[in-house]
Amino acid sequence: MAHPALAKEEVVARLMKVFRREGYEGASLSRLSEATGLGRSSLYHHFPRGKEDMAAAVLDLARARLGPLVLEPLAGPGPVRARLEAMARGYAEFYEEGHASCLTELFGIGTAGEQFIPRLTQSSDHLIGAIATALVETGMAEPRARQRAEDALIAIQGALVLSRARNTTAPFHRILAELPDRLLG
Amino acid sequence: MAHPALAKEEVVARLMKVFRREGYEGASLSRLSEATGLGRSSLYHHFPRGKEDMAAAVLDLARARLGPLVLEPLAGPGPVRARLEAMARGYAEFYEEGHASCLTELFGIGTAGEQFIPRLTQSSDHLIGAIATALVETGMAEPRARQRAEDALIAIQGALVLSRARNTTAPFHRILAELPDRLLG
DNA sequence: GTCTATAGCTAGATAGAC
DNA sequence: GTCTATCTAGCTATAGAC
Repeated sequence: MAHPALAKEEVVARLMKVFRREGYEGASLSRLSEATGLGRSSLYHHFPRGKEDMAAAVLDLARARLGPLVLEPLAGPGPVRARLEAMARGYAEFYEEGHASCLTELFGIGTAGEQFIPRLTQSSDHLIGAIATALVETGMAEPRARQRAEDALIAIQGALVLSRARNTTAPFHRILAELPDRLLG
Repeated sequence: MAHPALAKEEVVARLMKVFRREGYEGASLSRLSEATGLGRSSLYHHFPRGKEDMAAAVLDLARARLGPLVLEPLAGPGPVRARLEAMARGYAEFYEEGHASCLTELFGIGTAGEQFIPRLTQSSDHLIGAIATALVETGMAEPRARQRAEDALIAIQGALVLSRARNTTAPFHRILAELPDRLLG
């Protein structure tokens, strides 16, 4: 049959799982093939430049997921504090309650990861912009809002790192719980 | 000649450079051999279990460097604020002014990195303990001191991550500059 | 669009001479 | 302690049938 075994989005979701578990360098075509149920050649049919293209698709999917989980709650109606709390819940879900690594760790490490830096920059731009916009709504001055937004990303990513180093998700959950207060000052 | 071409510490320092540039998975024996000037077999003579042992030696060297750069300034005499400033300078040097990745990113990613988690846990334990001890000296309650110390590590590691994602060391330097004030409240 | 088969290479690791 | 030479396994990637 010439029919797709899986919807492309489902394929990419399965690739994401492998990259999250193994990192970009550690994810081998064998594992990626096994996880998707697609043979090597089928993977190359969908992703002509191989692992590179698969990683790019995974980063695109990550960005797509951050929309409903983080960006939309931030932009949506309601009081700013409630929106920041919704954002924190979105982050918790996106990072699998603190068990996942942040994307920069997975894709931005080493010379092989340099090609993905522009995508990571773009994602952090969007997130910082969205948080800052919400803070400005409360009357906060733009520069301070942007700095606090940057601090939020720093705290989230740092908490993920420490959570892995210490084998507990406690730092991640603590930081998320504190996030609205930290942002609103 | 049966003489060492390089002192072992110099060999490990060169290995560290490669691991910092490529990450654990990305660092190949070819690169490690090239960087040290030692053939594959010589590397296996010094590190019988190969890359695994090299990484362990690099993590030991990192810990040794954190002593004089971070732990000793924290413990040493003088007012606590001055010691925290010295610690921040030590961190800046250790992380090459923000151009290096944090060790958890380099060695803690993926299934291959799991074996190094205990070492990373131990390092973070020491650092949190040392910072908290300094804060307690100022009269701060122990639990708050430990939490602030944890926040400091989170901020430093998060800033390193964001600095790489955004291709600028500005977040890293900003966080270090703010560190004493954040810790002392 | 998927498969089997395999090319071609580089990885990590070892043997044994000096 | 270092070297040259080499092994095996795994890797990414491709060819071509269905």
